[in-house]
Amino acid sequence: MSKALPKRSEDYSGWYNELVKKADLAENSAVRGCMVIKPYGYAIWEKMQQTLDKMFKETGHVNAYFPLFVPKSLFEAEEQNAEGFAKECALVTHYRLKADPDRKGKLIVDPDAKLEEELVVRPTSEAIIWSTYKNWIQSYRDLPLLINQWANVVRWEMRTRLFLRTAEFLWQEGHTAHSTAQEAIQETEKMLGVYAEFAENFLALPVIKGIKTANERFAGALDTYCIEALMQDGKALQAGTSHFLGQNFAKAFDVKFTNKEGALDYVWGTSWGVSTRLMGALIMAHSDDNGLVLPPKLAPHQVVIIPIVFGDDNSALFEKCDEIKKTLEKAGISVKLDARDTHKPGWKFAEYELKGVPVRLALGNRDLASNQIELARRDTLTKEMVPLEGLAERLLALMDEIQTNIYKKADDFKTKQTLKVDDYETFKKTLDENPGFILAHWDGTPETEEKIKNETKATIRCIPLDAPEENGFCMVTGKPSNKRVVFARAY
RNA sequence: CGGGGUGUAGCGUAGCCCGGUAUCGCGCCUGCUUUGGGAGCAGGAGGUCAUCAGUUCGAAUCUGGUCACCCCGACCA
Repeated sequence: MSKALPKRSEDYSGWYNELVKKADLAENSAVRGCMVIKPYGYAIWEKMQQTLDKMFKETGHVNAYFPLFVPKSLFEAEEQNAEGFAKECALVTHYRLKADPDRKGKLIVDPDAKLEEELVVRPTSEAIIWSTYKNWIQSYRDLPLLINQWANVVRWEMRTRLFLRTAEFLWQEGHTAHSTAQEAIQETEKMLGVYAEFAENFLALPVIKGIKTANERFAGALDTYCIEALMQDGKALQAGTSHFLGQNFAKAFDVKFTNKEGALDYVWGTSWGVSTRLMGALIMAHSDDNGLVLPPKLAPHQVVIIPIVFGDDNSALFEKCDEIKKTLEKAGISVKLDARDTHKPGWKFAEYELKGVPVRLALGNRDLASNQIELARRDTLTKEMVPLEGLAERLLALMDEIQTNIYKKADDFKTKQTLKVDDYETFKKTLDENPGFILAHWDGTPETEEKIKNETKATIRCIPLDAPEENGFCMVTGKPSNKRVVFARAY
């Protein structure tokens, strides 16, 4: 069987596409631009969901669910938001089909079933949610309102790629309402912090926290905060956003409350989200030419046990494998035992490597006698014989070690590929020859940003929150600047 | 939506220029031998050649239309 992937160094996007399919994460569907997320891929997404959901609840949020459809009149209420998404909206215009009188067995849209008002399939839910919040909020006592929803959204993208950009994708969107601007800003920053923590501790992905420039801001927000990650090909990927909406949506949907002083005011809002795009980030950040490399905290199976059968009587071997599985599970490790006799060990080794299982254990009859087992690490591709005794403790420690090692590898790469550049020629050359995050001075104008984007395809990923004050000059216009911003070509 | 390309078995392909009912590999099924890094041998199943029309005794092949997908732009999490 030929399951060899293209090499990252030769064809990065080919490598990515093949990896997603061959590792059984997702595939293209019969619907243009929409993917089928397969069980193994979905299991990883479920781990992400569970972890994030817990973090949201620990920070005081609750889940709810709002409709998939947004009446057009509600959708257009917040002008900037509507305009920003208008070009990529799917619409429901009819509610019935009927038999085609001219072609047997075919259906046509029933022209008599045209909706009075078109329904927009949500590209994001601010409109439907804020129209609902109007009824829920009257007093400062009703605030803050801290709600999250897990949902699918549709954005009719021109060009799509599995996980990175699909016409339909899964995400969570938090929508909160507050009585003061300050509290809403705190919420925005708090959730950005949650995302950064999740990315670093679970995805093993170091990120830069920052604020978007006006050009890159979410349509309808006053400020967009983001976390930006660096992929192995030197391109940036926006891994999460958190928006301070000010009173824009409150005004658009007339959401007012009476404050402690008895005065009527508009409420302050935030929204924040991460999507199945994180799957793309996870894949591109860590995987290698042999396949997926999963951090133990998100791997559906942390350990796979492969019995090496030989001869006729392997009952003792299978029993031992079962026993090991139970012991490890008792210690809180997720284990898959692959005792199928339809595939050879070598096939299984390659298969689980492709699927990124962090640790592989191989046990044969000759190991039974010596009370040892072969342990192979996916992240380092190293093998060693270890005693069966104390295996669970060893593996628990090893899970942490692997998680840390994967993070460190990504962090070292990010550090190495984050370069300070002071002149535009070097900037262009760096983008082509040694891509990564580029820290450069910028005069703060949308015009210069646009010019750079048009000439180099690089955008300002963010103005980092922790950027130190530093006097310099814009690399394009020579105008003064007081901090460096992060440039990169991005997904 | 502009420019380019491709549709042949579950997947990847040859054949097309120069018309005669389709090649090879992987996968799948059966049997035997195998099993510590993607097994070997033997046998087998699987195709309206994207689709519609035209030319022709005869079309995967030539002509025209349609559809889908891919790549490069513009758009975007």
